[in-house]
Amino acid sequence: MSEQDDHIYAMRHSLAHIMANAIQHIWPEAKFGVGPVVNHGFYYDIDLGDTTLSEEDFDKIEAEMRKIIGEDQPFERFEKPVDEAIAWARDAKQPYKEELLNDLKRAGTTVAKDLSADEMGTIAAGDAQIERVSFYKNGDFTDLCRGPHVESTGKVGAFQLQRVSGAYWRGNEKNAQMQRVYGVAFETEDDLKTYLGMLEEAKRRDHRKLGQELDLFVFSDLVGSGLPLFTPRGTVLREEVGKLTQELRERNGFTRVWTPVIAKTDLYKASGHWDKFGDELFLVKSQETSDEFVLRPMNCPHHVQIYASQPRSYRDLPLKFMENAGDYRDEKTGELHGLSRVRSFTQDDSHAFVAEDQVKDVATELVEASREMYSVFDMELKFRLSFRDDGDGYLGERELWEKTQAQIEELAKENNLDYYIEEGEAAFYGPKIDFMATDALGREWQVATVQLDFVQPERFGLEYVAEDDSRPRPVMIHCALLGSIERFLSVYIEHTAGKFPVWLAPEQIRVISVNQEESTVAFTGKISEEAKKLGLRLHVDNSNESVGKKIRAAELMKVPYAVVIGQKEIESEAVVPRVRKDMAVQDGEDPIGLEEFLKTVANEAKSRVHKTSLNG
RNA sequence: GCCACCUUAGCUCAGUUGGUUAGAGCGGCUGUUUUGUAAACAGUAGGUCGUCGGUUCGAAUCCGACAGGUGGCUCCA
Repeated sequence: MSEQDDHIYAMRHSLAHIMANAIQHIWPEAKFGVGPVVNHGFYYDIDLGDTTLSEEDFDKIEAEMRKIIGEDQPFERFEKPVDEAIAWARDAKQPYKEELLNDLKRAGTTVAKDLSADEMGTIAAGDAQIERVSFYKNGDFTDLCRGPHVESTGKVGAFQLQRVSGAYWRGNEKNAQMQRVYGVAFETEDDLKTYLGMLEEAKRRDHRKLGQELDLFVFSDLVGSGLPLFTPRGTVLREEVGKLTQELRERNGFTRVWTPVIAKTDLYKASGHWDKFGDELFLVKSQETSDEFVLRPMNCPHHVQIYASQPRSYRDLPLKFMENAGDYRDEKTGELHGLSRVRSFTQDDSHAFVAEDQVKDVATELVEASREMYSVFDMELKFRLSFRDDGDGYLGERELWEKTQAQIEELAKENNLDYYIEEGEAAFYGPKIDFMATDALGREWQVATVQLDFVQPERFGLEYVAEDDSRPRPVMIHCALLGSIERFLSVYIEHTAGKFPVWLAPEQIRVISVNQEESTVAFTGKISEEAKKLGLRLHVDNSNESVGKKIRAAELMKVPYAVVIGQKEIESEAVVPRVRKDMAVQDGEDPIGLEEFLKTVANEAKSRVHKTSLNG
C-alpha cells in the first residue's frame, strides 16, 4: 500500500467514526456493530431499534458530520485491558461491541469467524493473544478500534452518504439485521465528483435500461421473475457470441453434444450436487411414473454420462464435449438482478476428459482461447486462481486438491498469466481458474472459468484403458468461456454501452429513404435483397417521416451504419454511409459504391473487428 | 429468503390535505405533407391507477396480504 492509499484508508475509516458519532448525537440509543472501509468509501452497521433510516435522513446526518468535522477534533488513541474494555461496552450499552470483545478475549481474532479478515482488522489488532485492545476517541465519541485514523476530524476530505440497507450482524443471516449506512469518500472534491460521475455513467449504461431501450430482452410477470425473454434483437447477440465461443473450442477439438434439460434426481445424488445445492433445484414430477426429475442446474453430470456410455481407451483422450446448454436454478428472489443473476441461463459449457499428464496442455489451450475471445470483446483479462481454504464442504481427498492446485499454479506461471491466488473461492469439487474481465468503466467481472475436477470422475466411476492395461481415472476439466451467456451479455452491454461492433449489432445497416416514390421503394428493396445475400442484418426505413427523424431513430438504436437513399443515390448507385461515432475514424464525405459498401460491412462482420474499415 | 424503498397508458413521468368524467410528452394509429443526415403539422386510440382484501358516504391517495421491481445483506455448482 502506498502512503497515499494509507491516507485514504485512514480518512475513510475516520469518516465511519464521524458518521457513527453524528448518528449517536441524533439517536442516542444507537447501538453500533462494525464500521469498516470498503471500496471507494466506508459504512457503519447500526441498530436503531424501531427507527428506520431512509435517504431523507442523510441531510441531517451529513450536517451533523460537518459540524464534527468543523470542530477539527483530534483522534486520540488509548488502550485498555480486555476486561476493562468489556466493562466499558456494558456501561455504554453497546452489546455488539461487548460481543466482539468477549470473542476477542476468548480466542483472539479468529473466533469472530462470521467476520471477514478485513472487518476483523478494523476492530482489533491481529495478534492471536489479546490482552489489551485499542480505542480511538474524538470529541464525545469513543470506539473500539484498531485504527489508523487521520490526526483530527478536520482532515477527512470529501464525502457523501450514499445509501442505507439491511445487513446481518456479522454477516450471518441467522443474526439480527442491522442498518448499514454507506458513504463514499475521496481526498478531494474533484476525486469525489469524478467517482460520482462514473456512477452516473454506470447508471446510463445499466444493461437493464439498455435492454429495454434497445429492445434486447424483456421480463414478464406471467413467465416469472429471473426468467428473461430475448427479443429478435437480443437473440442475435446470444447467437453470435454463442457461435464465437464454440468456434474457438472447435479449433481445439471440442465436439458438440446435446443433452436434455431434465434428469432424474438420482443423477444429481450421484454427482453430489443434490446434497450441496438441493434447495436450489427446480423439481419436476412425472404424472405417470414415480420418477422425480430436476431441471438441470448444470451440465457436467449429463456429459459424464456420455463419457461413461462406452469403454474408453487412452487413445480416445482427451475427449472433449461442448454444449451451449440451458440451465435452471431456483435462486432466492432477492438475489435476482437483470441478466446478471437469473433463474434460467445458458452456459457455453465444455468438458474435457483427459489423462493426468494432459491436464496442463488442455487447460492451456482453454486459457489461450479465452484470451483470444476477450481480445475480440476488447476487454482485459486477469486470472484468479481459486483454491480451497480450510473450511469443510469440499469433496475429495486433501492430497488431490493440493496436487491439482500445484498444477494450476504451474500452468499460470508457464503461461505468464496476470494472476493472483484466492483461497476459499474454489468449487466444492475442485480448484478453478476464474477469468476477471475489466470493462470500460474499470469494473472487474468474473466471466470465464476453467475448473479441474477429480471428484466427479471418482463418484461416477469413470475410467479408461491405459497403455499398460491398467484402469486409471480421467481428469475432468470444466470450462465456460463466456460463463453464462446472460451474465456475459449483462457485462458486455454495459462495457459497450449498447454500441455493439458490426459483427454483433442486431441491426448492422439502416437504410433511410428520402421519399416514398416508386423508384425509391424499388431501389431500397434491391439493397435489402443484396444485403440478405451477404448475410447482413439490414433494415429499410421507408416510413413517411422526415429524414432527420429517421436518422435520429437509427442513432437511438445505435445502428452502426445508416445510409440515406434519395434520387442522387439511386442514379449513382453510391452512398455516403453515416458511421456511428465510436466506430468512425472521421466522418466521410466521399461516396462509396453501394456494392463495395455492403461487401466491406460483410467483411467487418466476418472478421469481428471493433472499428470501421471505411475511412468514413 | 432477510431489511428498506418503489409500482399511474407501450416508454418517461404529473396527479394538491381521501372528493365528480385520472393528465402530459414520446411512441402507436389516421390524415395532410414527399421530406437530404438527431424530432414536420393536425387528429385519434390507449389506463379496473400491479393484484386481492379492508377502512370510509367516497380510495390512485389510508391499512393489510400477495406479485413484480430497486438498493443492500446472505448465497452463487
